[in-house]
Amino acid sequence: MLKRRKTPVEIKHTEPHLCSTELRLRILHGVSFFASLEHAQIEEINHQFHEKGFEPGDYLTFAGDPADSLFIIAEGRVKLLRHTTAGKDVMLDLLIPGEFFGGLSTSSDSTYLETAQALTSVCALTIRREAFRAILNQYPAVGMQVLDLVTARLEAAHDTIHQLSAQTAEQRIAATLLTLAAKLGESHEVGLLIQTPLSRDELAELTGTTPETASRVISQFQRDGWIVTGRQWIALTDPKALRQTAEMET
Amino acid sequence: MLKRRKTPVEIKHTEPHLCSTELRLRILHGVSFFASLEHAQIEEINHQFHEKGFEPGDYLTFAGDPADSLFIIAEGRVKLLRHTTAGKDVMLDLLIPGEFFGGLSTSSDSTYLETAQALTSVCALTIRREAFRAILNQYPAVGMQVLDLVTARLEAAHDTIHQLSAQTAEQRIAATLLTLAAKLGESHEVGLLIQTPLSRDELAELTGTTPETASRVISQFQRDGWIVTGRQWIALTDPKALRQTAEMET
DNA sequence: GCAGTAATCTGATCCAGATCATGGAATGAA
DNA sequence: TTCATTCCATGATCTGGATCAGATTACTGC
Repeated sequence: MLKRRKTPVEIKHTEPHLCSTELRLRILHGVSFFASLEHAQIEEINHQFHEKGFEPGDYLTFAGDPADSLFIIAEGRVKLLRHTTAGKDVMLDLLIPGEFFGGLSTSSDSTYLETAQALTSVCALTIRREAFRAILNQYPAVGMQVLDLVTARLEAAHDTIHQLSAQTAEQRIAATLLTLAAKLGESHEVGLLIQTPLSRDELAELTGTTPETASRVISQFQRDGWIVTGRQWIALTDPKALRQTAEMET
Repeated sequence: MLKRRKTPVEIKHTEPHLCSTELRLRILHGVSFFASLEHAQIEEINHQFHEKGFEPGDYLTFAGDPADSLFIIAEGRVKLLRHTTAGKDVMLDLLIPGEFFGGLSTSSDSTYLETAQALTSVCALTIRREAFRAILNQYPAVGMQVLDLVTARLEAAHDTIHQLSAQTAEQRIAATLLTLAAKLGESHEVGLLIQTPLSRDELAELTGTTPETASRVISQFQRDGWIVTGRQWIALTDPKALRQTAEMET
């Protein structure tokens, strides 16, 4: 067997309080749905946000807790999941800086429906639900951007439903790898590297299978020469072949 | 075996052009996200909508077609679905009057991602994408309502993903029956009647199983005395038992 | 380095549900 | 009424992937 290289994913041990005040403006400027605002307006808004740091494994929100805030990820990776009575988690989304979650609508229940767990060190900006809605009221263009983002997430969720209903585990895993690579991939000498510590367990939670099945499929893809993997990382060397597998007739 | 009663679901053969101009204002007034507008404002907006009638089986939109309009259901039932290479459709949602779909975001591709098919006679109001966005810009309160609706649909989609990933066919069918009953159920002498022609095929598309499995589970529920069914209709007589099944430990 | 730990791989078995096949019952058309 | 069509029920078989059980291997802390 080929000698495997060392992990190309560096786990950054960012300080959880990286989210210093000096960086907040820069972060808010970077958030896509504030793109339409002037610098002065963002400074204004800035005062309504609070920053919070989290360590890997920490819960940003926990399903069932009272929901009064919206979170914007400033730094790090967060998984959004639902728990199962049997203890098996289902990952619904993997959030990256600039994305938000949490108490958004007024109509929804006053508790979080989903758990958000830090995968890395995370810095998040939080804002009270009412304050955020006030911003949306004041700046319709921001509301429009937020609507676009939620709509895109709805489409993505529909995609997942389609996959779960009609495709094999192998196809779902291939499709998921491509989606992840598109979202957070990074060119690397070994291939398109999925720049997030991602275990087989997590891949299984994300694709609706078991860790064993995920491992078997990943092994097969590796034997086929389509990917290179190690502990907690995966790099795609032949995305085209994966695409073909994902879209294969069942 | 017990003699079953005739179908309690009347298939209304509404004229497709029911959607007469005189009714449009009433319909627009009834749509939840225009609730915040004055009568005069709705009259103004009214001019930008066009009405279209459809027969059962007709496609309102077809996945892949150029998307330039948003649809609001005024009358009838519409299923939102994605096609599979193998011909097996996956139903993503079942829309009732007041709900919308179609070209919403500016950022999305210019083609419809999903097919919308009439289950009954349908009357829909359509509006050009840009015109709708202009309305959102002009009336932030409307945008907020729309955002709430899309957010609620995202939550519902997450629920479906959770179910598909972690629950048995029996549990998903029980949960789906309850959801449908909550959305479009109607009290009836035989129980809480799901007031939509719903075949085993469609129930299967909606729950990610096969018609055979749907039929078997429905038969079992009937033997248990939890539901009463016939051709194209189902009435819940013991929602509590269904709830318990749906939430059972796996 | 080296040992310990946690992630990963792989084999063996089992089962929920898909698939294939067929008979029966409700509805609609002539 | 009678036929034809469509929908529904149900039996028999098969299989993808879950589950159970270890064996390996990559990384971590000392």
